[in-house]
Amino acid sequence: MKEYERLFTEYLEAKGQRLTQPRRLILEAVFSLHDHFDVEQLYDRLRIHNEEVSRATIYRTLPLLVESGLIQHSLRQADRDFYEHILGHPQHLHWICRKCGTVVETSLEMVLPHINKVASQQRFQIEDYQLNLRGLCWKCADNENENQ
Amino acid sequence: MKEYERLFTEYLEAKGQRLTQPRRLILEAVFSLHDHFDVEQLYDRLRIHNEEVSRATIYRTLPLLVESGLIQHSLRQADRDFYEHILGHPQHLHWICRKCGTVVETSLEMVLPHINKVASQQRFQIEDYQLNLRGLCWKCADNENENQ
DNA sequence: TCCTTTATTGAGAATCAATCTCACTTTATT
DNA sequence: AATAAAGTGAGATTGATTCTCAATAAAGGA
Repeated sequence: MKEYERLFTEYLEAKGQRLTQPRRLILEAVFSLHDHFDVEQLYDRLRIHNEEVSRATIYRTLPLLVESGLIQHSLRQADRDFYEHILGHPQHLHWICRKCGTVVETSLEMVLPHINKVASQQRFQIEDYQLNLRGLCWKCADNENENQ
Repeated sequence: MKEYERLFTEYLEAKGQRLTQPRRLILEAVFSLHDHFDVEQLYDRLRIHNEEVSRATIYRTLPLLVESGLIQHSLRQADRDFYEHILGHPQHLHWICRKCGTVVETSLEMVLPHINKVASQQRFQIEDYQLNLRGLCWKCADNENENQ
């Protein structure tokens, strides 16, 4: 059994809940996507593989995955919530271009110790890291200057 | 004339736009609030002072203030966008409790040099800093443990 | 001051992601 | 198999945000 399956099962059982077929399909899809995803992308992914699950169930399952620590809600773009799985993935900064929508990730290594220190000072239990810098990537910045 | 008024006027004029009465009222209200605010809070604030401006105008003006660099869209909470004015306010981290909704700010001083270095390396023009840590504050964490 | 042009506003309609409802279906247990 | 509890799907609902469009305000010239 894959680790994320074991962890999710444990999380659910601790709450008296079950790892059902739809939840298993969602879990697998989430870990098959190696990038940020939103509900629509997840829904499409499942449909393509003939594993249709209703949107309602996806919307209900994502918070469970967040609470279990397997994924996090890491950014919001174009009026949608985006998630990513975090099991074994180091935290990172997101650089989001407001024009072309590209999301670049960079390491958080240099910054994490400071954040963790502040967290423990105020006894804050971090669940999601939403460390996003929004602005213009160099390509779009160059284009803006050209068109002036 | 206050500096933010001068800056906003300059920004608007450069785009062939005008500092109208509703925009001036919104600008003043934004700088009278010394905390994060959303559209509803701004709207209420204006009404209380008998300076009613339509929600539509508020929604249209906020992006102008963001683009002019006077405010930033710094967090999203309870399905609402929150802004804060940044003129003269150093950037900071937000610690958001998912349970009680409290938002604590801490200094970014230790982290900003790293972020700026990465930004210049990839020639990314930062417009908004959305550096948010979500989780449980110590009070809510204690409560959760009690109720188990 | 009046006129013309262009930007702006307000009110309400429209949009759309996310949530909720509820009858039906699974799952686990006896 | 029977029962009880958890879970699901379809569609309705919600609510923040955006859009539309007729009416209004601002700026500059005559």
